[in-house]
Amino acid sequence: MERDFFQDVYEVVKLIPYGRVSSYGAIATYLGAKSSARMVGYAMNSADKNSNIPAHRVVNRNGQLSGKHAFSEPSMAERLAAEGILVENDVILNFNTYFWNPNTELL
DNA sequence: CCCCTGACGGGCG
DNA sequence: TCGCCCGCCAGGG
Repeated sequence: MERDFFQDVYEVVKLIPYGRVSSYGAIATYLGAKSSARMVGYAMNSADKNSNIPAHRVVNRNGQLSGKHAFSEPSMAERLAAEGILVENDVILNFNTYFWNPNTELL
């Protein structure tokens, strides 16, 4: 059955626990499209309109807030800080501590 | 219909 | 270690 890739991305993003973050690449890999990390970012870009998806919990593999420009107040960094995740210079501090990898934490 | 621009990331020199 | 290139592919001009 044909599943819409963007839809699948949204499903996974919704599973990211409060106070944790994931990356575009990890999600793409989990969906079996490891070279389409970019499409995950693209999906987030068109998704943040709907407030149901915690798009602020998705960053790049270095913990950089590459998508901050898509958020209005509160900023992406503020949203993360509200969950206990500190950001400095657009980079998440102690990234690996909060990183949630669907490939290993999800079945 | 062609061209360009990305919320990415691995590979290679 | 650092930077450039390339695959990916949806939307807009």
